[in-house]
Order: sequence, then C-alpha cells, then structure tokens
Amino acid sequence: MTNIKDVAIKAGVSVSTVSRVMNNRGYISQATKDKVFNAMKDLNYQPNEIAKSLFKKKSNIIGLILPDISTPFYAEETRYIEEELYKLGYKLMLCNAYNSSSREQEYINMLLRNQVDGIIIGSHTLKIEDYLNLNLPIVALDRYLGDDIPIVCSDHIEGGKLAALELLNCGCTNILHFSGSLKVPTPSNDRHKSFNDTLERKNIKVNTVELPINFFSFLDYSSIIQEALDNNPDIDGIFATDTIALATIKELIKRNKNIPNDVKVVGYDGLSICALTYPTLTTIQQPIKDLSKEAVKTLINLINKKNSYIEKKIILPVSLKRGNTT
Amino acid sequence: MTNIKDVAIKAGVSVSTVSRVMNNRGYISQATKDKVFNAMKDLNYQPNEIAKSLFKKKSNIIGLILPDISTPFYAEETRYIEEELYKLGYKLMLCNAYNSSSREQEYINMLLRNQVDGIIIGSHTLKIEDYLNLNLPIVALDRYLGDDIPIVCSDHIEGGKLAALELLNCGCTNILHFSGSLKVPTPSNDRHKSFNDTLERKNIKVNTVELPINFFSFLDYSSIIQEALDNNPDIDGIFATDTIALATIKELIKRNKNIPNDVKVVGYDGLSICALTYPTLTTIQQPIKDLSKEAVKTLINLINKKNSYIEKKIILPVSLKRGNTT
DNA sequence: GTGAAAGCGCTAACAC
DNA sequence: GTGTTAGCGCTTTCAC
Repeated sequence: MTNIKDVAIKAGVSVSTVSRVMNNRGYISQATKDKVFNAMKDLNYQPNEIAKSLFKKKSNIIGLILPDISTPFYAEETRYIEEELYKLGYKLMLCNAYNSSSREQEYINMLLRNQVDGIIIGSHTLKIEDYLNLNLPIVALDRYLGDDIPIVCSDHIEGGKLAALELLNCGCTNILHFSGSLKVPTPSNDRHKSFNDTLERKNIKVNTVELPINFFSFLDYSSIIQEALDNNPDIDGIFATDTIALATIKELIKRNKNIPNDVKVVGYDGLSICALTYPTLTTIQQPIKDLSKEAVKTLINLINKKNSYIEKKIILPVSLKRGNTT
Repeated sequence: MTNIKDVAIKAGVSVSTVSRVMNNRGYISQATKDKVFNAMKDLNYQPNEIAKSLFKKKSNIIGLILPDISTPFYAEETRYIEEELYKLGYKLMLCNAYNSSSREQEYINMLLRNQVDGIIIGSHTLKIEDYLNLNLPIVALDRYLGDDIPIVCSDHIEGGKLAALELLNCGCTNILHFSGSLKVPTPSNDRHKSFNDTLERKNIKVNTVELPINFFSFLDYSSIIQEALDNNPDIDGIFATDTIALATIKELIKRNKNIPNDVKVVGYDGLSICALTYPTLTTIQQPIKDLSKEAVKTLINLINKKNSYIEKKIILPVSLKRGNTT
C-alpha cells in the first residue's frame, strides 16, 4: 500500500504538508494543495486509518453485541444501526454472543483490544459491575445493564396494555401468553406484567407460558408451542412476540382452528416479515428504526460527552397495527 | 488504557519481555513469565490491537459487503460468516450497500483505509476491473466478480431443474416464474434458465416475471405480485425465492385460491423463517451455513496464500425440501 | 507557508 | 534469558 511518504515524495513536499492538506489544517498555498491532491490521485492513495487511530486514540469503530443477528428483529435493528453509524462516520464490528456469557465476555475483551470507541449491547449475560467496570461508552438495547448505562427500549408497559385491550375488545376470555424468560430482568418483563395486570383487572384468566432463555432457533419453537396448546385446549386469545405468534398460528391452523374466529392472536415487534404471512398478524409495532437511531445517537453523545446530561432511559412509543388475526 | 510499558514497569522487566511473554516467543524463565502475567492481571491489561496491526500490517478484520443485512437470507449468511471468522480469530466489519454503486465504492474505500485483510462481497454494482484493481483478497457470494475472484454459490442449475421437476410431477401446466433481474449477470440467472429450459423441453408454458434490481423491501412486493397474478389468472404453479413465494401465497389465499390444490408453489433458499409460515413452503434448500463456511475458508486461504491452488468456483449442492405447497 | 522530529503502542532484529 | 532500539504510518508541536 502506498503511504503518506510516497505521496510526499511524489508531490515534492514533506509528510506534514500532505497531512495538513488531507485534514485541511493550517494555511497551505493552492499550488501545494494541487500538487498533493494530484499525487494522491496518481498513487490512488488511501490514508491508513490504523495509523491514524493509533495516534488519535480513536478508532471510529463501534462494537455491536447481539444474541443472534439472524433473528429478524436483530437483523432489522442492525440494519438501521449500521446505517446511522455510517452517516456519522463510524464503522460497525458485529458480534453474535448467542446468550453465552463466556462468548459475550470474549467479545467485550476483543472489542477493548481493538480500541472501539463504544459498544451497543443487546445481550445481558454478565454482572452489572462487569459492564460498568469497562469504562467505555455503552448503550443497552432493551436490557438493564445498571443505572449508569443508558437504555433504549420501546414502551413495553403500554405495549402490554394495548395487546391486552385488543384481546379484551375481541371478547377473549381464556388467554394464553408466551412470555420471555422472567429470570433475566429485561424491560419486556414490564410488558408481560402490564399485559397480565390489564386482563386480571377485568377478571380474565391468563395462562402464562415462560419460554427458556436461549430460544432463538425456530426449530425449537414447535414442541413448546404444541405443549402449551395441548395444555390449554380452550384458549381463545394469544399474545407473544411476532415470531412465536406466527409459529403458533401455524400450529393452530394445523389443528383446524380458525383465526380469528376461534382464536385471536396479537404479536409484539412489528417485524417486516409479517408482510409475507397470512393471515396478517395484528401486532404491537416497536419503532425499530427509531430505537436504532436513538441508540446510536446516545452512544455518540456519550463518546463526545457533548451533552453534559445524557438521558438514561429512552422509551419510544409503540402502536397497535391491526391485521386479520383479531 | 494501560499499555505494554505500564505492564513492563509493574513487572520490573522490559517491554520486549512483556511482548515475548504475550506472544509466547523465545525462551523466558518461568519466574519472569509469572511476574509479567501477574502484572497484566493486576492492571487488567488488554493489548492494543491497533498498534499490533500497524506493525504487523495485518488487521485481522474482514469486511462484509451485502445489499441489505435485514433480508432473512443475508441475515442468516452473516450469522454463519461471523461465526466462522470468530473461530479463526478474525473480526467482521459489516457494510450494507443497498445495491448502490456509490455506496459500495465508498465502503470498499473505507475498508481499504481500515486495512482489512480481505472482503466478502454479496453485492455487484461496480465494474469487474474495479474489483480486480483492489489488489486485496476478495471472495464473492453468489456474484460473478470476474474470473480471478473466487465465487461461492449454490447449484442454481440443479436447483432450477429440481423446482421445475417438482411442479411437473404435480401436474402443473401453466407456470409463473418470478426471476431476479436478468440485467445483472449473477449465478441465479442460470437457475432461471435451467428452470425454464426444463419445462419447455416438456412443452410447458412458463411466464417469467422479471423483478427489478433493487427489490428488498417486502412492502414493494405486493403491487408486483398483484399485477403478475392479474396478468396470469389461470396459473397453477409458481417458482420464486422464498420471500417472494411466501408473499405470493399470501396473495393467492386472499384471492381464495387453495394451495396446493389450485396452485402449487416452490420456493428457493430454504430460509429458516419458513418454519413459521403456513402452509409449509416446498422449497429448494440452499446450504446457507456451508456457503458461509466455504466463503470464509476460501478467503482465509487467499489471505494466507496457503494453498497454491485456490478453487475459483465453489458450487454447493441444493436439495428439495418438500412442504405442503406442492 | 512549510519542514523536522517526536511519539501513539506494539514487534522484531540485534545485542550481550 | 533479557534489554535496547528502530520503525509500522500517521498527527502535531515547534521551528524558521
């Protein structure tokens, strides 16, 4: 690779002059500017960001740690995160931690060694102190990583309520609720509680089926859903995240249930793949793009320490997107 | 951040000794080893990979350029690529080029500036020469980037044939085929040709609808599918990539068509989200994990120039996964 | 306006 | 076995 010295020689100036021209610093005559730009073009010069990072102690790289990028929700989120980072001149280093704490710790160490300027985490397998001790700008996606780490999430409480009200309005009286693992403290627990509370206040029975912690492979869905439906043959309403909801609908149709006549289903997420499935899922739409944008914005503010005050809890509104399953 | 010098001082040795201990090079007494390891632990030292990269002229970073990570196929592929890279000690820098040539060129320049060791490309908006002139190890995912750039793809010819035979065996006589844009030369064109040829040899009529180049948003699907179905009211068989196939099934059901009785549908890809949809799609399964593994393996071989001979065309087998749409 | 030189944190000769 | 030193490709003081 050609370096700054090659450009300097070609242009007949010193390396510091080339650096100045590149970074548009100080006063340089138009004549030398032209010489330098021509040399750069002739040599097809690309400045070495590694050397720059070493000196500047800033890599402009952001680490993203997720449980599994291939899950539709994380895939969409990653898309928007990358897009926002790109606009701001940052690069994305992607890490799939698969909810393994050793894997997550290894990734964090790797990111530290690579001098990333900050990390966006949508995983939570370590202890709160471990995150704090990193001494690096961090933003959490829908996870509580301690009071000092900003969190970006949707309004789960409102979401749970909206879902409950939709099923109530449809006249459901025997409801099955697939909740995430309640062992890990995440904002979605608020959604589960809000959903159940809203229904119980109306004296509606809710059967909550708690899903295991590591539950990303769609192939694992079937047996758990089957068991839940076997145990609750008379349910007439279901609430679950979109992918679980879709898999449940599939199973219900196989069981000759008519949707929405026999059973109403409400999802949570608003995944774009819902545009491909029939019947169209009624779902609580998370603002995935805005969540991603806010996460990036908050992290970059943290890095720049631009705003003395950084919002620690960013909750974005959800909305009911009515389809044909209610 | 604490650096190698801090560790050296703390351990009472020179920086080169610390470096030797870290990299396990040369003979070092157990006593100094212990001193150094203790110092590293006490200071919670993480070696600076940026400095190492600068010296070694190797970043251990691989760039991945895709049209859109949020598309299920690319999301799955990315997952496996990251997994393989991680096992080999490489890191992944993710780029979404959105089929924009300016965007793709900017990403390539960015990756060059960041001294990536190689690039995996699943996009193709530049000229063949542009890729060759990069003078950097490159592997193409399902794109022809010139004779000298290895390509990894599934056996499209066999896939197209398998799909055609499946529809034939089901007795379809009026077939609608959604093909990707034929303006860009990609291996999937072979699939389209193979599909059509197989049917035409049996004197079966195929109506091919060519999709636009930039066609990733599921929201764009509907109007094109509607138009195709309006123009071909009597079709009894459909072939398309999984996502298009799913969206078409949705539209057919809306039109009160029974699947598979009235219309048979065969997909191409074998996406994991197919486990969530009903009826279960009959599809040609691409070996997504193996494709990803092969792409990584080939790229790393290219980087290490380990094998004097590097396979330039890696074609992996596909298989028919029969569901309930045929 | 431009150049010389130090230094970012590491590795690898080359000493001894 | 371990230390000294040059240098990877940049940026930035400090000269002039």
